[in-house]
Parts: sequence; C-alpha cells; structure tokens
Amino acid sequence: MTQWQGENNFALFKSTAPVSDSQVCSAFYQQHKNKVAVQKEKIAVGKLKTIITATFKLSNKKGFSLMSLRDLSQETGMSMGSLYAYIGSKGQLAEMIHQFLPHMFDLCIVEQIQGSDAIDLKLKKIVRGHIFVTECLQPWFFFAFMETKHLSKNVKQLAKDNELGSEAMLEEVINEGEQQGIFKASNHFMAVMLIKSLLQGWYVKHGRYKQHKMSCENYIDFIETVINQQLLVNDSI
Amino acid sequence: MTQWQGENNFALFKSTAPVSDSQVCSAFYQQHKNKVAVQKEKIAVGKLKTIITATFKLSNKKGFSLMSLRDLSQETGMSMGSLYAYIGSKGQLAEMIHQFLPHMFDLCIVEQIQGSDAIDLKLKKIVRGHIFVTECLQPWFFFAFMETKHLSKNVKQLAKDNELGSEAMLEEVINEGEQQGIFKASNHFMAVMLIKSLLQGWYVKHGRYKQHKMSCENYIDFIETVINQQLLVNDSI
DNA sequence: GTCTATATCTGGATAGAC
DNA sequence: GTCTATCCAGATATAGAC
Repeated sequence: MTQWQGENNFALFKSTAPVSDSQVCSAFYQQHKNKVAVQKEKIAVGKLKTIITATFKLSNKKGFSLMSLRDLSQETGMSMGSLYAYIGSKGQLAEMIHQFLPHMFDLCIVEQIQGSDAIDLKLKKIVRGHIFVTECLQPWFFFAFMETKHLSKNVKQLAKDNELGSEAMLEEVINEGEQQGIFKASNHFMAVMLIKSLLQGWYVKHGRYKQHKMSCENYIDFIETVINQQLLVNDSI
Repeated sequence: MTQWQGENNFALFKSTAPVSDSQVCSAFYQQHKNKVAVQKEKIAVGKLKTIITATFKLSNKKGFSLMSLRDLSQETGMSMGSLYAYIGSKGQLAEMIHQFLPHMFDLCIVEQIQGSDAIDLKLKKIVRGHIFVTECLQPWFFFAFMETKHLSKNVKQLAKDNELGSEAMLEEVINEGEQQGIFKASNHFMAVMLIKSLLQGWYVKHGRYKQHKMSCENYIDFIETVINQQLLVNDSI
C-alpha cells in the first residue's frame, strides 16, 4: 500500500490497493458485520457479494425502488427469508452500499495524498486516485450517484458532506497552487466543478467509454490535458 | 422566432423563443391533447401545470417511483379521480414529460442551427441554444435525466436515440470544422463527450451554480473557453 | 442458515354519485 | 369535471418448520 505514487499506471494501482473482488467484499462485510445476522464470515462474504451484484444489475434495469425483494430473491437464487438474514431491510441495503464508498476512498487513496508533495503532483494523485478507484468499483459509484434519493436523512447528509468535502479539498489544492505561482485560475469554483464533472463522467458514462475502447489511463491523459489548460501557468502543449 | 442569432444574450433568447411558463404549458397540452380526458383547454393547461410542478417537487425529494399518486393528489390539492382525468396513468405522466423535451428543442433551436453559418458559429449556436433551453426548463431536464429508468421500452429507445442523435450532430460539426482547418481534435469522440458533459452539468448541478450566483451567460463563457481550447486551431486567449 | 407460508399494508386504478 | 369509496395486485417483512 505504499508503492503507488500517483503514477498513471492502472495495473500498478490494482496490485497495491485492496480492490480485488474478494478484498472489496470482505471489506464490505467488515464494515457492516454488526448488521448481518449470519455469523460465519466465509458464507456471509460470499452471499453479500451475490446480493450486491444482483442489486446493481436489477437497479440498472428498473431502478432500485422498482426492484422488489422478490426480484432480488429470484436473481440471487436465495429465498426471501435468507435475504433478510443479510440485509435487515431494503432501505438498509442501499445505505450500506452508500456508506461503503467513502470507506473505500480512505483505504485506497487518502494516505497517498497526505504527503507533502509538490502541489501539481498532489492534484495528479487526487485525479488519478479517483479515476482508478471508480474504475474498480464502477457499479458501486454509479448506483450511489443514481439512487441517492432513497436514503434516510442521516445518510443523505453524510453523502452531501462527502461531496462538499471533496470540493473543499480540490479548492484548497487550487488555492495553494495559485499562491505558489504554479496555477492560475480565473474562477476557482468553476475549476472545481469542471474537475468534478470530469471525474464523475468516468463512472456515470462508463458504458459509452467502454464501447469506444477507452481505457481509464487514456481517460486520465485526456482530462489532465483539459485540467492543465485551465490551471497551469506554464502549459507547454 | 427569427431574431436570436446565437448570441450569448439570455434576455434576447427568452423574448424570441416560446419559453414562458404559459407558452410551455400550452405547448405541452397541444402535444398530448389526445391523452387528456378533460376537454376545456384553459382548465386543462392550468391543471397540467400544477400537476407537473408538483411532480418535479416530489420527485426531487423522494424520486418518481417513490412518489405515490396520493402524495401527488395532496400536493396538487386535486383528488385521485381528478388526476386520472389528466394523466391516464402514472407511467404515462413520466412518458409525456420525456416526450416533450425533444419537442421543445425543435421549437426553440432546431431552425436556428439549420442555416449555412460558419462552422464555429454553428457550434456556438448549438452550445448556447442548449444551455438557454435547459436553463428555462431546468426541472424538466433534471427530471428526465434522473428518471429515465421508469419508462416503457419505446420511450427508453426514443431517449437513447435522442442522445445518440445529439452526439452525431456534434461529431458532424467537429468533422466539418476540421476539414475546413478551423478545428483540431486529437480525439473526436472525447471532444463530443466533453461538450456533452459541460452541457449536462448545467441542469444536473443547477443548484450549486445558483448558490454561487453563476448566470447561464457566464457559464456559457466558461465552457466556450474550455471547448475552444480543445478545438480551435487559432485559440487566441 | 435456509426455506415456505403468511400477515399486513400500501399504491395504482376505477366506478359511480354529484 | 370533480369527488369519495372501493377493488385488488403486489410489496415489505416476519414466523416458524426444517
């Protein structure tokens, strides 16, 4: 977990961050242990994986709120009773998924960007880290983006706080870069929004990019060009 | 309807395109006359307006599929029976809204961009037209963007066709501009996606922009800068 | 830990009086 | 054209056998 230094190399990232299927699912189980009735870890992790995969599939087709638990039961091959041994309630299922994502950011990139790097490198690390994580967990982030409506007040607030937190982080980086004379930015707010759009675009329109065989590394190249044109004082094209 | 020439002047656009509240609602009624049981036009237009406004409000809060028609009845002050004199079914309500948007594009900007303008002006007209229309109908477009999942197969297909159609139009403009030596673009597909993201961003994140008192004209200025940096051969900053 | 059967409720939709 | 009352399908959630 100490090797990936913000390089634009997806294979390297995948080998250093805990983003394999089994790592993800077991991290998910760890975070929500207390809400899962089933005791045996191995069984629980496996079934949670099936449940979540099916949830993403069905939500993509009809939306989460139109997905009935009978649908889910059929898709997973589990009975209604079984499902409830894992999820508590339909609403809680959505919440667990939402709560998991900030947790994954912490695991994968937060420690990477806390060092005292040059400010432009720091921005690169943030951008690349975001794209890499969302590439590995694309269905998760897509789900979270589309299905924010169905959350309890508390979790909605948490989602909003995360949003604003990431905006604040970007703005801080831009401020610092400007003070150091590395960045220019006529409008900081717009620069932040632009970067966020580019980051979100990757998982929201993932299907279109795959159709055109665009890799996440190429996508990073592209958006770094756009961002640099906005921010860099010495933008040598 | 023949005066607005792609200028970045919102007031001018509003005075030439049929985008006032009453014009919009009566265009909506015209398009869907046949599905509305109530005969008297004046009554129908007014009530449709209340219904749609309430639908947007409630969908924003809980999502369309979690909005019950009883909720809607309460919010509009109409009874269940009355509602059904206007909407046919819940699903049809969503469909009518979706089908209305391409119709509005036709009314507001299609004839503007069919002329034989210089290619860079044509692109400007497309960009400005989109932002202006989506500014006037922001809740409509936001609704359509978030609630695509709940449509019948046919209307889903229609939505997808519209998407691809607008991409094709942009790509065509870029191609032509490149042949004329006005545009450069290392990757046409990415240029199209970038433009589309910027256009969508305006109505998807409308609230954030309003908070920062960003007008649609300023937004256009900003995204035209970004687009020009990508496309223009002679980009004199 | 998993299943089937069932209790309970909510939501879409309609009939028919006014 | 609008309202109230009602029907019924389908959803969440649970109880209890295995």
